[in-house]
Amino acid sequence: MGSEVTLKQIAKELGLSAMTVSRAINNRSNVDEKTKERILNKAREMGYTPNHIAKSLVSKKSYTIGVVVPEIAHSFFAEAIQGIEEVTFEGNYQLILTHSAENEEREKQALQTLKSKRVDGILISTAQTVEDHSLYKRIVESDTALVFFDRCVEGIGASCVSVDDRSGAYNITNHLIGHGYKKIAHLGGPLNLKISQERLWGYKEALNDNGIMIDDDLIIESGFREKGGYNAMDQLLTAYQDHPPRAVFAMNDPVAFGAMEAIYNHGFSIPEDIAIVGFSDDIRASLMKTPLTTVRQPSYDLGKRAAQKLIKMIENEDEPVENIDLLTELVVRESCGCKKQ
Amino acid sequence: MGSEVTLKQIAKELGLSAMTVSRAINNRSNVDEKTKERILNKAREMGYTPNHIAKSLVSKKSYTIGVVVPEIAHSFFAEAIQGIEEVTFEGNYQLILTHSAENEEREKQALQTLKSKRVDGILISTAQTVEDHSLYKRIVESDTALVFFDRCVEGIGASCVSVDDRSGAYNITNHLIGHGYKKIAHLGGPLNLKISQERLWGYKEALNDNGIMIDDDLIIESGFREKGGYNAMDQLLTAYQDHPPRAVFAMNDPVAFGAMEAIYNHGFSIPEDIAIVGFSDDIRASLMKTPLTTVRQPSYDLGKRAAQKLIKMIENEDEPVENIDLLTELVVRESCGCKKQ
DNA sequence: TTGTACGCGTTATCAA
DNA sequence: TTGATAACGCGTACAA
Repeated sequence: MGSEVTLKQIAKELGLSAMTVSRAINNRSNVDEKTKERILNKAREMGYTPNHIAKSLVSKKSYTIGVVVPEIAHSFFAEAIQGIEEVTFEGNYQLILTHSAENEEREKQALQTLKSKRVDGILISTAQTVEDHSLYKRIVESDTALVFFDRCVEGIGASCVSVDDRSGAYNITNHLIGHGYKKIAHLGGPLNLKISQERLWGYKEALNDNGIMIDDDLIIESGFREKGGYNAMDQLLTAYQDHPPRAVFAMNDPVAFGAMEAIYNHGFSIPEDIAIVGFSDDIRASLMKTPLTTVRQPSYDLGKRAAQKLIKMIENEDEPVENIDLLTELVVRESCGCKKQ
Repeated sequence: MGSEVTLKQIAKELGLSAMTVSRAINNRSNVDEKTKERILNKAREMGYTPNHIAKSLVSKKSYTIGVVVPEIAHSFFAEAIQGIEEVTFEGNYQLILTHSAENEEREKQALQTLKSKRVDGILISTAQTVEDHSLYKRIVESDTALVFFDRCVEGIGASCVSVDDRSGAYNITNHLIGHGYKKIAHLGGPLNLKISQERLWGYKEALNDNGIMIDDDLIIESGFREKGGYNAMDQLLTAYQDHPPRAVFAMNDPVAFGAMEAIYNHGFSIPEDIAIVGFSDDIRASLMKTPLTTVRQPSYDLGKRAAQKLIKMIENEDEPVENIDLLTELVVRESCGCKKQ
């Protein structure tokens, strides 16, 4: 930081009081036009930059919001962050970025630091491992606005902006069924996470609504990554050697990529033998040998919406708590064998 | 921000002075053990969180660093940011993230805001269009540490952490030459940026060292994006209709992607008619119809190194200005037609 | 060991 | 229209 020009210094140079200088610089009405001009010129000449820290101390407002994400470099979060930055920039807020690395302890520390910095509000997508929600509660009860996005914690009175995982899963499963597939497997994530539950639910509902029996043996836990997808699919194809599933709904694109690999290795082709679809519209999805049908999540918009909601909560006392679910979009490519020609 | 507990309030509750409470909380030696314990208990009970804003005002140190990037969601920058966050977290600094959207005016505004927030230092990767370096100079001359990363501005006395663009460009051009190509075009970035200069230099040096004449007509400015790559390549192929270059070195992968499109549109095949290589190892590079030979940049490490350098400059008066170049790695794929079988 | 006075840069308030 | 004073929350320097 070091020694910057202050209002007082400008005042001294001009033989005025700091207060008058302050008024001129903040463009208040009650300053003589000529004095104002003198002040502004001198300020420019001296290279004055207002000190937000001092302002914050007196105004009790930092125009800063804190963001906590599990991973910055995941394209989904990177895009959401860009959306957030877009909105905060518009609203003249700054953004303090922290990342939890999916680690509860680190997340706590980040939140604590954000409180110390007296951020006006916090946007958070929780780490996978977090079990203790008391800190979130304390924040909600304090004066700091809190909005969850993507990975939300329910029942503590905070707003939540996320994608509608269930309807996305429902739609894509339904799409598979609509093209005549009946034996449809699901590669899913760990069930303690809402996101996994919701996608599984959507899958099951679609089967149900179409009168297809749910076969639990066709539901395999794969985690979130390629390797897990490969293993789960490999296991499935080994178990169902002679009568493999006709289609697969993977809980996300990386899992689908891994599963595709396993399908090829078992000598099947996509989509002729086995159709497969994913979720998230990873940047690689369209570039696969057989481009992947998937569900696009509005990551950028999600960030924007979350930031907008947060700023509203900051600036408006009685902005209501609400859950905002953004709709997903089905992206049909070749891997499901149901593309219109 | 709102009304948080203060030292004074704790002091009042306990019948002590604010100063004693301050000492206890900052774990100074000169406090009675018992008093200290009483204070710490009371502080916990009242939910005290130190006010960094007030601390900063008196200490003239914000423990905050500002980051300015052209795009957050570009995987290269997202990874670099993650590296930066890793280091700042370790060093107990927070990170204010801004993005310029490649826009000079917006970058200026971001820098101005960062100054107002009295950040201890700034990490910046400049926007493409920036021509006026006076603001950078003013920052360097002020007390705010400044470190450029990836896209640097030279000659203003700021440190720069980047990949060794020249050797990377040299190596990949050399690789092309080693496979018999002689007529090699270059699609380059704006020459006011070091990154563009260096890659051009590496290209020229490789030609020189192999006794190939440099043909300035084969060097076209393309900018940093797909569209610019498409246009530049299109222009080149139109000009050299009957005798197109045998190979192309694009200054980065997106430019290469655009150029590939143009090559196809002109009816040429890759690499049989025209070989092409890029720079940066974008996540899509390996997934193109013809996978792209490119240069891998250590983005995460680059962020870390830049942040480390910045923190050193902040904490150590006479930390020298230096250029740090990280080595790149050649990634050979099909698009250069020189893959070992 | 504990307390008092003062200052960090700014603004609100009241007085001139 | 302008200025003096106090306050925001904390830490330094000194005194008790």
